[in-house]
Amino acid sequence: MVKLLIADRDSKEREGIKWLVQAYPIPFDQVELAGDVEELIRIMEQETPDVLCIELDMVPRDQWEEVKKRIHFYVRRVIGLTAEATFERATQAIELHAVDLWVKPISPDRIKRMLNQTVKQIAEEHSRPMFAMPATYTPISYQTLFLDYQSLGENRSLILVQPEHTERIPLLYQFLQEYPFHKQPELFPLSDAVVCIFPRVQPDERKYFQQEGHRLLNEWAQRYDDALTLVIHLALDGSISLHHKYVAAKQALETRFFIGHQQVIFVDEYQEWRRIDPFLTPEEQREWIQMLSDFSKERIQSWMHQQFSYREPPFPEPGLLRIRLTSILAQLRRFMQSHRLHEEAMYETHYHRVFASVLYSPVLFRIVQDILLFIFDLLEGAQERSLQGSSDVLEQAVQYIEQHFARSDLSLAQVAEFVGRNPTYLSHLLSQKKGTSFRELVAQIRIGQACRYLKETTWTIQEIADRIGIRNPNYFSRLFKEKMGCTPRVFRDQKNG
DNA sequence: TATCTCTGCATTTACATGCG
DNA sequence: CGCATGTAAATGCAGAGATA
Repeated sequence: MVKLLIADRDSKEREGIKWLVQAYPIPFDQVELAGDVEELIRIMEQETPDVLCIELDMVPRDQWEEVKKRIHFYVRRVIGLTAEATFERATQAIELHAVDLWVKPISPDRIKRMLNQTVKQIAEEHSRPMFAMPATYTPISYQTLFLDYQSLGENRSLILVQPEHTERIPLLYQFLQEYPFHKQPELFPLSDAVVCIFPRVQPDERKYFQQEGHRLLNEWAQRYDDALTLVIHLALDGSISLHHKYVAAKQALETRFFIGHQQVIFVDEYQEWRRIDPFLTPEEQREWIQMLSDFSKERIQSWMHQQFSYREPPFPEPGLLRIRLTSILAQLRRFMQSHRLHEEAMYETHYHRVFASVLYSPVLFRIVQDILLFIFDLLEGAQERSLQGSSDVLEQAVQYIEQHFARSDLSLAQVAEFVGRNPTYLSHLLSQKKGTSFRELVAQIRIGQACRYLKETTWTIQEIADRIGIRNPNYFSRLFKEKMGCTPRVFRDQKNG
């Protein structure tokens, strides 16, 4: 199936060549005609003609680059046509890699000869195996990709191409099959990516793939309005097996978590992950409680951006980072509960959506964005609720206590004032609804925090007493023993011993 | 020996509770 | 929701034991 497209503004000229092709035995299976640039582009995209005869004068200067790019992409052979035998036209023909330039009026003989020759060449290309490899290469297959066969991947570069949406793999595969690489790769479609294996390029391999990679990204983005990520493993060291290249590429692909889609990643520039402590420290937890109860969008936003913008490798391990993000979600969950937002389906669904994003989204800044939007949503919802006066007094009180337990002068009166109730009434509520008195509650929270300090710090018992809001260290010891069954010292020794 | 930790006891004060 | 009142918590001081 060989297709010809004739693009000429003059309809007589178009019809004339078409007639010639059909009247003489020039073996085109299909002949299309285009009268202007729009039509030319549309037919190229739909039909991907093998041969294009194009009147160079029809393309306006400002569209030339655009048209040229598409011709390179869709068409295998170009023949230029022009009424004016100028230097500019000749240059254009060269830019298109035209096999011939016809100056009007054109002799039918030349047309026949040139078209015949071109069709013959194309037929030969077709009859050869699609990706003919030099005989020196050992045939490669899925086995060499997935199993560690020695010496099979030598001299080959590997590109792992992953689209943003995996359902586009078949489309991507087809795209890559038709894509005009300078050197044709062998293609291995996988469930979430396509692996391209290239013969070795010399001398400047990195630069070559850099250019080829960006060209590929742009073409795909332009055609399908979608982003790809490319991971390139250069041939470089001939001792690395194809399998290892593939595994390394998969690992380097994770870098996308930090730098986003539409990127070309070189495996040899990839660095090991940095280990981080994924959990929020008690101070950070308190900071979150504070920011949320202050409804401070600005502080939350800058906290998130400061915490989660990584520009330079080494990047922290994505898995640990996800855990850290879920710790933040836990704070949000509490906030939802204390403002009764979890009772509303809307917030509940949103919460689960964000949770899924934290677990599975391939790009960090999207997760951060999702979380921030969710927080803003929650803050607005909570504000609305508190205006309606429906937020839970008790939860508010508990939160207030959790934030201020470190102050030794924390009193029932302060908390009552904060939630806008009479101290006596609040005391009532606490013992009725929570089954515990104000003093008891504060003590629980303080001792809980003390346990953490005893385990995690080397602070003296006096200092800890002070930090949890108990001025008298003697009393702290006694209280601790009463609640925990042993004195603070013994507790610390047991945990650290 | 100085410092830290824990216990006992007296005193003050903040809280829990019953009732209007 | 708030007042009055008995009660329990918190404090301060003294001193003993543990630890470096």
